Amino acid sequence: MPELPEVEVLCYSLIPFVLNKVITRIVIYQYSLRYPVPNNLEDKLVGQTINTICRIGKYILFKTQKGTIISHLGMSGNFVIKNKNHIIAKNEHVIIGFDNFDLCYIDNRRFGLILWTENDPLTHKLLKNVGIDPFSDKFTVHFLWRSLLSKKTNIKQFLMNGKIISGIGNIYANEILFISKINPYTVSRSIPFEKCQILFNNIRQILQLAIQYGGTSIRNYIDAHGISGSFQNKLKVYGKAGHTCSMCNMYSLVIVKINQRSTVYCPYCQK
DNA sequence: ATTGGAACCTGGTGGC
DNA sequence: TGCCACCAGGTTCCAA
Repeated sequence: MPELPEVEVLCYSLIPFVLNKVITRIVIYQYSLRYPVPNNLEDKLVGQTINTICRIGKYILFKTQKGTIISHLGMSGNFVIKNKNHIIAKNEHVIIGFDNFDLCYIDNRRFGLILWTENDPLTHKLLKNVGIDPFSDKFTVHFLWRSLLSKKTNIKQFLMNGKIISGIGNIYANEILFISKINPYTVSRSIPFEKCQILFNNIRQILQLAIQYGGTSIRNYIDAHGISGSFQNKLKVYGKAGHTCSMCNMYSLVIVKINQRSTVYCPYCQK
């Protein structure tokens, strides 16, 4: 479910529920996520107030006075607000309980994680290598240009490399390359500066638009209010292999695997 | 130092 | 209906 736009929308939708609220209970049904859920979470969190909620790359951080919950949704994770005494869903692994509601972490594939740190979260092993956020002031055309020159991999993998730019996953990498008219196999360092400028603008544009539409909801993604995003209706290539390209109205969109991820593109438009 | 591939999981879908 | 292969919004780890 989660690339930058989905995580951003979820994060934002959680704020009115959990910000400045006191955690009253912790229930862990499944410790085995990408990393084990800390078994002292209850001791650490009950009585604590959530002071800040923020997104770093695809991570969501919940800060309290004593420390920070570091979470990541993996491929299928989600946080959902439920009534107290709700029926426990399958794959509901962790409940962070508040006075009047429960914040539930649900994740069928268990590639996500919930961890706790009492140090500066930015120094945490998982966060210290998170790349530049596309909406940060530090993300500039020149940063992108220098990064492109430093890599010999294909541009698709470059965009999905969260250690360079954080937040772009498979869906948006496909969409960004399509509107930028860049072939996904193109070697990063061979991209000319003019294309780099186009790419730069499109990265922000696509992600911004996806956020405005509430993210992309295929399969099961919903925000904390239970609302689905609608950017799936705006997708031009992802999930559209075999359809006629919307740019040239001539060639069929082709699907290939690049670094084990489905990649859809127009061989005519994306040279 | 880089990079491609396997691994971690569950659940849904389509073909036979 | 059942079984099986394959697919899925991500990331880390290991071997070449």
